[in-house]
Amino acid sequence: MSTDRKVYKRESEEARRDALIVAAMDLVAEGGPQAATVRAIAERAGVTPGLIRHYFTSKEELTRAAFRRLMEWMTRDSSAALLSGDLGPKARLAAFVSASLRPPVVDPKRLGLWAGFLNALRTDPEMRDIHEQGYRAYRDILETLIAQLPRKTDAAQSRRDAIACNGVIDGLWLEGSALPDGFAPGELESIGLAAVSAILNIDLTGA
Amino acid sequence: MSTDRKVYKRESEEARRDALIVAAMDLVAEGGPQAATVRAIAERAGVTPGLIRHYFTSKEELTRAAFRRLMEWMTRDSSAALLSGDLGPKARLAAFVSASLRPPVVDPKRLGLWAGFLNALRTDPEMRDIHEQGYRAYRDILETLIAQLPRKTDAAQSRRDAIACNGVIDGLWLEGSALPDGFAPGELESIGLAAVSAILNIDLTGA
DNA sequence: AGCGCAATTATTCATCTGTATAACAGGCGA
DNA sequence: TCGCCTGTTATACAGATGAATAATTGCGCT
Repeated sequence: MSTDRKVYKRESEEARRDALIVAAMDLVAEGGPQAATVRAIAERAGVTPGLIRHYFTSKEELTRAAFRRLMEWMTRDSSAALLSGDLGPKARLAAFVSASLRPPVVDPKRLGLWAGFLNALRTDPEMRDIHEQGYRAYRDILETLIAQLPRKTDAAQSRRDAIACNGVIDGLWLEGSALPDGFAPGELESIGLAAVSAILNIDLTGA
Repeated sequence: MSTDRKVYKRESEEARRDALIVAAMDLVAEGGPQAATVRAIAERAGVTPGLIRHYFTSKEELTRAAFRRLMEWMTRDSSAALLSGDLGPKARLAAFVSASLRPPVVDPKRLGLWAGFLNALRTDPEMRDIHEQGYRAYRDILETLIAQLPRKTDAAQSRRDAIACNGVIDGLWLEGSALPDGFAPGELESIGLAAVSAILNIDLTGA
């Protein structure tokens, strides 16, 4: 009996790249970078290992693509609510904070994914660029939302406020993702809104 | 010419375990878990790979020892100032917050180290125990410090306050460690104290 | 229907990883 | 000074890993 080859279906380049990226993200999220081997990625994507190098010049490049997508997801999911309605400044900031503190942003797998990529930032300059860009985008949105609030402050205080608010949001995201069963549904959002309100000295809880 | 063996010196068990643990921590911090191979660890510790299995039954156990030490460091460094003097409640909390937001707690290598271990928490139950224990210790200290403040609140609000303060601290720690050049010296501490003050509605900046 | 190209698979390779076992030698006790 | 215990090194091994190359086959085209 001849060892029969795997039957396969030709897919579009986009579909294949996507499947490989998603597979890599899942594996990093679940088991760290060490779990995302070319063979494991290929198996999860339903292809054979060689195909990875057909779409990405190296595994490193696939890793970068996966990290790029994570960064896109983070800002997209946090700012999704902003685009839809024409909310007031307070409601806009409240929506942003709230979205940042509930699934799918708050999610153990996202935290694991983010952590899995973190160490690579020190090594790979291109990864650092991707991170820098994503981080700036997020923080710029937050600073803009804060600046649009009806209250008087100077530029220096504005910067400090943005850093502090960014801090609470990041920290609560961290805790909520690390201890998914440690908080009641909606508790993180509620605490986050209260904290941001206190820091900015403006009531967001009613928005 | 006979290939000459490495000349070596016998060391105490404690010294050797220590050197191996430190070497493992450094490598994880610098290059992630993947960089902490038995050979790399041994080389950095100045010994040969086989010695690792003489002091640890497996590499996994060395990893656990390293993580345990990281957790010890985190709480120790944050709460060091508490033991020394007999400060008032406000000054104690301020010292704790401040210590959590400056080196050596805020440090890119510590963040990388922490991130490098994070994914293992999902896989290894023993690692999860170590983490749970360390996290509880930290948060208990914070809750106690907050509870001792001269102000009136109920238990439910106290919990929310502790979570929020823990959030700011963690978040600012994260940002300061991820972008070591993004903040002026003392800026994080100052912002953290102001934010915690706002959240708890009590002035800590003068303490 | 069938040609031809590129998408996909199969195989191979050099290297690295954790572990196991054997050989050696540093230094303490007599 | 000299055994001898055990800390330490050296060697070996099976499996995994990323990459490279060769072999096939799906399928759009005419």
